[in-house]
Amino acid sequence: MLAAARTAFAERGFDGATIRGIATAAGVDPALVHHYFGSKDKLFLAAVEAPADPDEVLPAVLAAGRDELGASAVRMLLSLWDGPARPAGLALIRSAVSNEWTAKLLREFLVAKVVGRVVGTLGYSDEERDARGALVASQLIGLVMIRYVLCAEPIASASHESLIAAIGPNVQRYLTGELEPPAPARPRPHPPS
Amino acid sequence: MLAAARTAFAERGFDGATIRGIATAAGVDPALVHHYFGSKDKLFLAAVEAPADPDEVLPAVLAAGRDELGASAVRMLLSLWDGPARPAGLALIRSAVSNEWTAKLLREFLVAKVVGRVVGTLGYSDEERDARGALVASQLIGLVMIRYVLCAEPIASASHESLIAAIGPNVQRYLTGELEPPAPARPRPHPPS
DNA sequence: GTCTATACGTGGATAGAC
DNA sequence: GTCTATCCACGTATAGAC
Repeated sequence: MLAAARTAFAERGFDGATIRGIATAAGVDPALVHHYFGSKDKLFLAAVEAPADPDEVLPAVLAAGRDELGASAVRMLLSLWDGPARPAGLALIRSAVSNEWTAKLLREFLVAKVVGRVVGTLGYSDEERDARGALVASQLIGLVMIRYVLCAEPIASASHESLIAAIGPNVQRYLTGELEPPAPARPRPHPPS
Repeated sequence: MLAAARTAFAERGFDGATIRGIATAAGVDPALVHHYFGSKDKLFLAAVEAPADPDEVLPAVLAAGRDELGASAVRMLLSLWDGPARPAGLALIRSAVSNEWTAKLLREFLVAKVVGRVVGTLGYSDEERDARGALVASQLIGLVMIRYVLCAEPIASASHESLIAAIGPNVQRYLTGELEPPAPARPRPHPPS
């Protein structure tokens, strides 16, 4: 049941998936879905929140040394997305793009619970942590978009090792490289005085 | 009319936008839309193909020296997306995520007409050109996702200069840096013989 | 508890009056 | 040419029989 919902949300996004379709895919009656979950929103939350617990995988990422964090993050992302977490991840992304409240869900999950926590171990100021975290997120989401959403070659079929070797160093630069703080706001054109 | 369609597709994606909504936003009758464009598909094509001519902007990107190509690409992307091309871009992305034929549209437009042509000037083999192009695309799409779709701070409000400084070098590495060719296929586990 | 029937809204698309 | 009226399919959600 939840598996069918996850699959449907992953393939068509929140707005595109239908309760009727999910119910028939699961071999049950559409009315049962409402009986169990109450609404489409709650069904989505139940389908997506189950397999997305960062506490289970973050320690493995952080176990890498400071200079291997980038490669470690890419490796974890690939092993999750090429494992059982892909439907939930696709459901989140496909839904977030056209639906405001799922976008908020993804944004907060991603920034606060995942990337922020990884960058948070590096001892930066809050501003720099958020800036570096957003840069890391941009590369990782881009990888997900190309490999799993748009399915553009050769990245869609590339091996984990080759992607880690190609992308890991770039993520590493965002994490620990020297870079001017990506100004949170416009570099004030003319200071107050 | 086309502007209203672009805006609607940009905000809600292909599936989410409605002909009725576009028509009322444009102050015309819904039936007129069908009369002029024939179908929703053709309306979408007309709305996004207009302002998406790569031939107009690519020369400016390529005018940069080989070592400034990364920064130049990021600069052009930002100036397009913070300019009049944003609605068309958002319409393409929002639609491509949940709609197969628009996904194909975006994939081919992006890989063949944009990134591929930039990397194509660098004199790599076809395989390496495609691999580097896909890596570049992953970073650029990720930037678009974070800044314009998810609107995550601080990237959403960051200045062009700071983003070019932060992301340009990473794109540059994908373009001209030393990296093993991201293997187009799985590194053959056991060759034919 | 499970499902049939249905209310109620909203799509895209079309026919035909003016 | 423009728009009213309408067809038909499909969405969420609910009421109520069994």
